[in-house]
Amino acid sequence: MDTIKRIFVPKKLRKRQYFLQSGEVCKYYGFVVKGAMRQYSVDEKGNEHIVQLSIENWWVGDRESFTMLTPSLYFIDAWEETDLLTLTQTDLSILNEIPVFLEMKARMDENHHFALQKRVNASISLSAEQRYEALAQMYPEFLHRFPQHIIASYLGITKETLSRVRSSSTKK
Amino acid sequence: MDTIKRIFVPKKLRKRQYFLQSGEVCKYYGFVVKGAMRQYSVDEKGNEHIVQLSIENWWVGDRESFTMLTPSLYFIDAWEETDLLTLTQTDLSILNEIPVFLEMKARMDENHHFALQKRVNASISLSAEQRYEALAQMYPEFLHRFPQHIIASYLGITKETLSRVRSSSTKK
DNA sequence: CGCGGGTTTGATGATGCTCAAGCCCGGTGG
DNA sequence: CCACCGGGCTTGAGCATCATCAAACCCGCG
Repeated sequence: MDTIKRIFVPKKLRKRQYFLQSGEVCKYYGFVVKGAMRQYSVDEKGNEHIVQLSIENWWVGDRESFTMLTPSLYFIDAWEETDLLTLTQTDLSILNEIPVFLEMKARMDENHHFALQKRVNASISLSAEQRYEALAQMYPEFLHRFPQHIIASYLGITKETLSRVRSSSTKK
Repeated sequence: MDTIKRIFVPKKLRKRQYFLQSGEVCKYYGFVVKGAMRQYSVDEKGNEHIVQLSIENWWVGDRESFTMLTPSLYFIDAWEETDLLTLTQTDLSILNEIPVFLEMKARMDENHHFALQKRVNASISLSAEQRYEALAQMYPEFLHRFPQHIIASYLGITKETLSRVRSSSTKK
């Protein structure tokens, strides 16, 4: 417990402040103590595509860039003012010596894995409306924490389509 | 090495034979020695949606069902005649005692994680044609091992659309 | 009061789906 | 050896879904 406390470095981010920018290597991984963050890619037309939303008790960072030390394809920034606990790759290898931490990490990874799998399945098998319903079911907090244009991007649709989906589904 | 050899149970599947059916708990996880398998969900109209294709040296199984012991949403069957090495959840906990195995597993999980993340990003940010190009780039073997209607389903499009995408992109 | 971010609405158009038909080709049985 | 069959692939016409672009609206805040 002592080692854990010693290793994590607190970090405060203001609204809209970047935690990672595309092209950089992701040197820090963060645990969200308070706040809300988003991870997204930007296409050639400048559109943002949200690949991940993180709120309290979630991890944030580009896992691939972090472990492979490759330049990231993604941007990560704070949507709300956010408190993080951050660590570096070398910090992580220290923590990996602690069995209980390793196990906890494995379980968290597993959960994240399940979530990604479900999202892949949703994206190839469900319509825009069904995907929205599924999100509202699985992560209802998101709908309060993030504006609709972000939710829409997370779902892979435009804000206009989401607006119409919502108005037609409340009618039922 | 001895323990590893003792634990894995070889299994042979014929073409189209099920490894897992929706509603069952996934009791076995498999390593593909030779062959090709697919994992898919089936919607209410009876359409299959491919969430995962596995060939030599890949793992196969529904991770969520396997670890949580919950009924699976997916079917898994052999597309070609396939040789597997299988293990159960209890077998796995034995292997987890072996540090080198644990590390290997962590690395494989990580790679799978990266792949899922990329697929999510592709599904929300790319067109059908771009997704096909990306797949052809990343896993060219798939195009030879699986018929087009399966590739199409993996990409989240219909076989007709894939056919048109291909014919228009070879013209260029 | 006016500004800015977020949301809604409408008209139009592109992308991809559905349904139906025909083709290609390897395999099977007469 | 040929006829037929079935799975996979292609093509076409019409249609549904969703994107785009533009305008207006809403509302909290300086």
